[in-house]
Amino acid sequence: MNDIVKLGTRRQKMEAKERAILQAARNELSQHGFEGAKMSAIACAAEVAEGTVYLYYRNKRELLDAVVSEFWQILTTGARVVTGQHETTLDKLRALAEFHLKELVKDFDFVGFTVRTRETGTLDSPSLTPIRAYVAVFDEIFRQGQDRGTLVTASPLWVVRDLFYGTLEYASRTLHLHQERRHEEVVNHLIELIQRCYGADPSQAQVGALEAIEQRLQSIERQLTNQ
Amino acid sequence: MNDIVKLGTRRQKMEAKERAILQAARNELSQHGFEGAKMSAIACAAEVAEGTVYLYYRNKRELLDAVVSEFWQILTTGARVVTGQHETTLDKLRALAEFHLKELVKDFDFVGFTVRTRETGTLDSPSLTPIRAYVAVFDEIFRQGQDRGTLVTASPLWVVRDLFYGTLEYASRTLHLHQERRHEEVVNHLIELIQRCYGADPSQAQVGALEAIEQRLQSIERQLTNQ
DNA sequence: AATATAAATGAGCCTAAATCATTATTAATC
DNA sequence: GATTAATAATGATTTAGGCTCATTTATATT
Repeated sequence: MNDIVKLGTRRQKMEAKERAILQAARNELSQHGFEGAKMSAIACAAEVAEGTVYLYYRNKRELLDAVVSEFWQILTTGARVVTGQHETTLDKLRALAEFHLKELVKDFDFVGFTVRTRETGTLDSPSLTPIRAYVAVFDEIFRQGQDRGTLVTASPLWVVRDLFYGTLEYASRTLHLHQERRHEEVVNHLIELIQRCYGADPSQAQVGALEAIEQRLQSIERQLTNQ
Repeated sequence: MNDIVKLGTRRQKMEAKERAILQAARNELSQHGFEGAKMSAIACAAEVAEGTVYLYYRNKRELLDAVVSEFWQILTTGARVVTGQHETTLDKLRALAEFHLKELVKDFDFVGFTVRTRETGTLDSPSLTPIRAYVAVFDEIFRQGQDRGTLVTASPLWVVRDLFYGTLEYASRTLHLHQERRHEEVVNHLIELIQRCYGADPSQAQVGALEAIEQRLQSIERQLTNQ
């Protein structure tokens, strides 16, 4: 047998096993929560011995952190795809907001776990990285909007992003609890607000309108004076 | 001995013991987190036997839920006091926002526990009640603003409140992580935004003024043309 | 003082995470 | 293909901490 093939199959087997464990952990986690998730059940579902799990993940926390990380990574990819399908900053923001609410209400459990992860995490804790990557998608759009001149704000970018992201995160919770409430209301409201407060056009338009009026007034005054 | 005095002292002793346990649990929780908190350590700190704790609280979760509930109750009282010191809706909102950020950045750990509590909680879970009571303070102010005509919005009230509260909650997290960031920026930005988007006066006045001016201009222009 | 009732205790039980000596599998060498 | 080395997997065992309950202690009543 070829060395590479041999190594390949071996590595492949291990990778398949790791994926199985991760998948089993994901199911167990979303079904039973953090405390309720049992390592034995995960091992059983992944069809490995309990000790085997510990060859792939140091302990329960690390395994469940990996599950949460994977969740945010998938979310980040999805967010990139969705925003890539739009041109203007506002369209991108709207698409991102809709995507965020849809996904987080669906897989709501993971939001809680994330916050719990944060709980113990410090500024540079590795478990925060995937969430950072997700929030970075928001940042990029805001920055792009600023560069293009679509968005104008006196406040630092993080303040605006915190408003946008924080609103969505909390809304995903209330939407999860009150299932009669509609996503669209949140998204429409938020986008309109962004447009009104940071959109370059409206205020410009007002300023422009005022200037136009000033011109017309002066013209009229001149006419009147000449008479 | 008097019956009442006897009963009183007995009840008082028990109440003191319960307070000691709750206080010990609070310390343990904020020092070691949810998983890290040990019932034995709590019992030890409260100077009771481990079994005694279970006479006052059914289990670990219930005890730590009680700690979190107490935290939100204290927060609610504080919020009421602070907002009571102001007259206008915007002043109340500003004071509330400042209070919220200050308190939650200080006792940050409890936010995480709260979300965890939510995690398992359903719509009517009793552990949600104290947080509801806190959020109700926000609602009241918004409603009052609407009644007074200070705030105007086409969206349902909960959408606006979710924006305000969600922004603050998320901001308290990022402020906790990035300690160089300043509360004031968040509060100023948020209040200005509320004022701009929901404040009855400015936008209405501007739009109204522009329309009025347009009318007068057209009238004058017609007169001039007719001449 | 005797008795009844309520509160407190902590040794021991039980579940579930984590370990590690042993076994099985794969790769390398002759 | 047999032998050896290295790596992966196993599951019985250890460990830790939440929780229970038979027993003891404290308080109230008669």
